This record gives sequence, structure tokens and C-alpha cells, in this order.
Amino acid sequence: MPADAPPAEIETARQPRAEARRGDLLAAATRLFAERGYAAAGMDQIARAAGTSKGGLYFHFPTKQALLAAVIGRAADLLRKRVAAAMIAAGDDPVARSEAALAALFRTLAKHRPLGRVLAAESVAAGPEVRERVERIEDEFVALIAAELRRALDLGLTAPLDPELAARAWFGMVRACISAWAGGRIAAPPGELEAELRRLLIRSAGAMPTDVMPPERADRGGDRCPDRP
Amino acid sequence: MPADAPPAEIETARQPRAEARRGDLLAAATRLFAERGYAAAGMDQIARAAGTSKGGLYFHFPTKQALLAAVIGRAADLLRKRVAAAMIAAGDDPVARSEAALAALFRTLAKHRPLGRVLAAESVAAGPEVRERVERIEDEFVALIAAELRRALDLGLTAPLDPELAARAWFGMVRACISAWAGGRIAAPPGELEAELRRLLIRSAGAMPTDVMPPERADRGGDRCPDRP
DNA sequence: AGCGAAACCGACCCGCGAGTCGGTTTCCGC
DNA sequence: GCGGAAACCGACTCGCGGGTCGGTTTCGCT
Repeated sequence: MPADAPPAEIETARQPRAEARRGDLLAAATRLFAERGYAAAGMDQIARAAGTSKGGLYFHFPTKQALLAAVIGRAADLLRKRVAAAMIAAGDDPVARSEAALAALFRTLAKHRPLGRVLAAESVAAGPEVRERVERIEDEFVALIAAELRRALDLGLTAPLDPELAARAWFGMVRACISAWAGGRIAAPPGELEAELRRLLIRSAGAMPTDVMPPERADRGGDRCPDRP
Repeated sequence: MPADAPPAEIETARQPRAEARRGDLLAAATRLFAERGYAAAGMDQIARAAGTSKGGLYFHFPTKQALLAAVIGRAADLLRKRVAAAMIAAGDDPVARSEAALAALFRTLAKHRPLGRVLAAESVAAGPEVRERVERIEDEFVALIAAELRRALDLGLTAPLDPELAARAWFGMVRACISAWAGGRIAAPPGELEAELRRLLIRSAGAMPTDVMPPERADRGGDRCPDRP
């Protein structure tokens, strides 16, 4: 039903160097928003960090909010791409698919630490419009997983549960662990973390006792494939 | 080991009306920080919302950061009190104790919606010191639950799991569900929500099949007792 | 009543940072 | 190699909001 998600970034034709700069700016903005917070990160500072100037920055983004919106939009696109690919690769089993979606979320956020911070924390600081936008994105992924869970429930693969709520809870688990790990408050390497988290997820759904499916599949190579359609 | 948590608010003797004002100010600040975000909520605005003036506000709190710190400290004290009482009331069983702690967290945050927003979102916006403080508070509760989980694990009451990680994940589940519920993005009433969440938590730990303990105990009256020592 | 301190008021100060603008450089098409 | 547009620069403006301060009210106490 909620298929009204903005499809992707609208990319007007530009000169290649401009595109590169734009990327640098988005990267710098993401980092600084995450480190200092939206309000405390100055436009001049961001421009400097990207190796350019305030004027150059304002050539690409008309306002600070627009910059944040672009950062968030880009993050959402990345997550969408990775998650979709992972779910396709997981085949038909709904439990495996939701597991794969969460894992993709986990890996992507783990690979780009500041991204999670921006998505998690900056929604409030930058006004209600941005907050709603971030909530929409979260809802989108929750709905994705909830749909799989509902299928699994109908097929009798899980204990009786509320799919929406469970999906939300799972999302929360992943987010909390990622952000604690990114803050250095969890020692374990991401691999173990992911495995343990996966066990918790599956058990909480009351799904089959974990060892029915092969314990390791592609392990870590699975993150590359989305780039090759 | 981490017993160095700040014990409570330091309350210097004041006239009663001042204490009342202080309370109003903290309440207004909590609400506005949650609604508008730390940076966007002005001191004048907060003062006005509390029915007083900027000067009056600055009589109570020397700086904006101090105001936020007080808001956070107060929230933490409340949570500590409720959680401690719930755990004591839950008896000896470590699974029941961690369950009770999470439930108390859930209920308290559900009763004071803006509080969760401030704790969740404002840590980044107000500089690193505040962020670390909030992280400490979160770690405190996670450690509390992790300790119970470890005991449960040693007693063979749960499936093999990493107590720290599981505690963190549980905390994340509760937080995510609360904030989605507070934002009106979950329809279910808090009672059902809590029950469902509780089921997820227990299952994820691989603890005894849920029906060993009485399904309903104090239901909703249990929130009152902490006030009567 | 009346004194002193606590509590409160709101006009003012001032630095900071978002956004502007005229000018300069880079690059593409011819 | 040249015209013109796209890309970029950085000094400047200016409003907003955190913090100050001298003055006023409230209250406890004797």
C-alpha cells in the first residue's frame, strides 16, 4: 500500500566535477552532522571540510535544510538498494527474507557509521518536516519486514505475534546495537554481533530452532552483489 | 562495577514557590525540547511556556546546557526510581526481574511521552558532554538488565546468549516501540503493546515457554507502589 | 510595619552563523 | 583560442537568540 516512496534522487544533468563536489559535500555534511549535530555544524565548516567554500556549497544546495534533506535522501536510497538486493538474494522463505533485510540494514549502517547517527538523531533538531521524513523512511522498512513476517505467520512458520510490532521491535534492536557499537560501547566485532543479533531475532519470532538452515551462506561476500545487476 | 552514578538531584533549600516554578520550567523545557528540538527551542519561549520570563528562568538555571542537563537528570532519576522499585517487587527470579525492569521503563516512558524524545534525540544536538551523559544513563540500565540476564544464563534459565548484547537489544526494542507509539504510528493501546513486547522479549531469550508464570499479576496497579516506601 | 533577601522581570547587548552577491576561474562547444 | 555558461570563491549583511543587568515585586521574619 505505501508505494508512494520517493523513487530516488532526482539527478539533473551536470558536469562531472560538479557531481564529484556534490558527493564530497554530502559526505562532509553527513560526517559533521553526525559528529557535531545539525545545529552545531556550520555551513562554512562543512564547506571547508569538503575542500570548498561557502559559496560553492550554496551553489549546490539552496539552504541548510535542503542539505540535510539530501543527506537523508541519499542514505535512504542506499539502504533501499541494499535491502532490496538482499531480500531478492534470500529467495522465497519469508523468515529468511526478513532476516536478510535486517542483516543488510545492519551491515550498511555498520559500514557507514555516521549515517545511522544522522538518521537517528537529527530528525528532531531540524524541524518537523525533516522529522516526518525520517519517520516515513523508518516506516517504509518496518512495513517491508512486517509484510514478510505476516506471510511467515500465515504459513505457520512463527509463533503467534503482531507482525507490525515485531518488525518495529526488530528494527529497534538493530538500531540500538549498531549505535552502541558505533560509539565503541560494544567490544565485539560486527561479525559476531550480527550473528548473535540474528539468533535473538529468530528466537523472538519463535521460528524454527535456528539450525534448520545452513549456518553460514555467503558470510561477507554478499555485500558486493547489489552493485552488479 | 559502575556504581559511580550520580545519586540524585542536589536540592538546595529554597522557598516553596521557587521549587514550584523550577518544576514548571523543567516541564516546559522538556516539552519544548522534545517538540522543537534543543537548538530550536528558545530560552524566552521556554520561559513564556512556563508562565514566567527569561530573567526568571535564568535565576534558576545559569545556562541553556544546564537546563537541558537538569531535564535529563530529572528524567534519569525518575526512571531509576521506577525501575528499582519494579525489580524489587519482582522477587528473585532473574528473568522476572529483567522483565519487570523493562516493563517499568516502558510504562514510565509511555506515561511521559516527551521524556523519551529528549533522551533519544537531544544527546547529539547539545554537544558531546551531554551526549556522553545520556549514553552513560543508557549504559546504566543496560548493565542492570545484563546483570540479571547473566544470572539467568548461569542458572540455565535461558538459551545461550550474550547478556550485554541481549540487554542492549531489549532496550532498543522498548525504545523503538515507545517512540513509534508516542508518534501515533502504532494504533494498539499501551497495555496490549506491553504484553506483546513482553512475549517477544521472553521468547528471544529462549526462556521457559511463557505460561509457567501467572499470565497476569498486578496488571496495572503496580505502578503506584513506588510512591509508598 | 518594615527590613532584607530571595524571586522575578524584560529591555538591552553582542557574537555567531545562515544566507547574499559581485566577482573570478574552469571548462565545454565551436 | 574564444565566448559564454557552469562552477566556485569569500567578504559582507543581518536577524536571531543566548546571556546580562539594573530595577521591581514577593515573602519570611521580627
